[in-house]
Amino acid sequence: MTDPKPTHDIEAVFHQKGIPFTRQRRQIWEFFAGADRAATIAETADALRGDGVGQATVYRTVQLFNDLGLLARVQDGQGELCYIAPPIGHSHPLVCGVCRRVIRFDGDGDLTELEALLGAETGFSIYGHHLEVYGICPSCQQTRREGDDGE
Amino acid sequence: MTDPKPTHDIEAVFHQKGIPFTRQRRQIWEFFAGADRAATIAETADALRGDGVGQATVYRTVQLFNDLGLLARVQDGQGELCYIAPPIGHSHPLVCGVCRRVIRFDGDGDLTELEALLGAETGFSIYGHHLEVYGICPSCQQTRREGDDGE
DNA sequence: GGCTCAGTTGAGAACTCTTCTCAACGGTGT
DNA sequence: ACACCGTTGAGAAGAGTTCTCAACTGAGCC
Ligand SMILES: [Mn+2]
Ligand SMILES: [Mn+2]
Ligand SMILES: [Zn+2]
Ligand SMILES: [Zn+2]
Repeated sequence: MTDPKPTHDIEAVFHQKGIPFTRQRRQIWEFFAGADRAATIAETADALRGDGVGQATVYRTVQLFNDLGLLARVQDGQGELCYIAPPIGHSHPLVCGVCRRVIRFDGDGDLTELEALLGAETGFSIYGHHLEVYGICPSCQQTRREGDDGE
Repeated sequence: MTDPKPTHDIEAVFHQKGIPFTRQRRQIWEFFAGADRAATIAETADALRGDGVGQATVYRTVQLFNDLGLLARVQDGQGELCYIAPPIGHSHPLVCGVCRRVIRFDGDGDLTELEALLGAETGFSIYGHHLEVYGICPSCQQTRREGDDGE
């Protein structure tokens, strides 16, 4: 049930929309696709600074990807806004509150039913939801335990 | 099921923790408690500027309230970070994507079960979740329909 | 009430984050 | 290869957020 395959054929998406797929866009995409944890825009810009990707481009591109539905926003344990790669299909993130490692899962506790109920009770026309689950990943639990020398 | 009573006795909370409850803190609290929609920090600062509340204080206080669990963060339709008053007990927000009106509800599709499953599958130690449901409120649906003169 | 003191406040400066500008550049289709 | 048009990046500009520190104020106690 966890980690639905995260492989968008991004190049095809761009081509199909007639948007140029540049070297910078590829590099930014690879940064996210190759990461197993959420990153802020600033972190992304830092990581790619040496590789000939300007920060204005990183800001523009992350927003573009997000608008195209190729990236998803999540909040980390400190409320910082981060992005993660391909939430292909319907999925939600399980985020490590310490290191931001993300595991995607599909399936939620049948929110469709809840949404129908809410819509009926409130008159709102429901169009979506946002679910994030927070936890501490195994390796951060480990680290935490080791640091626990009677503190 | 919707709108669990939102009345924290905030003064008691402060007193009990030995933190001074100032005029400014009261005003900021009343701003949120009296609102039926989410507000950004900047909006809050603007609203209270005339009433002798400095913006530094608004930033500090919203963060303080949030840390004390007296306010909850939500994202609006544009991804802007907003805050809403007393999510007393366990509840989640239904947010209007247009005007940010918020209705709180308790009950989620039994995420406890989902969390147990996720914890078992991934080894994460789950400590919480964040659920927001998005919709268009009745009055914004109305407005939208009126503006729909063949556009 | 009045006293004391630690915690709070606010104007403005400083700092950080994000967007803009515009000339050079580089995908894309032919 | 060529031309076209969207993209890029350095630096500046603009927002948004935090900091500084002297003046102030809530809270506990006579
Ligand atoms: Mn879902
Ligand atoms: Mn819940
Ligand atoms: Zn971790
Ligand atoms: Zn609305």
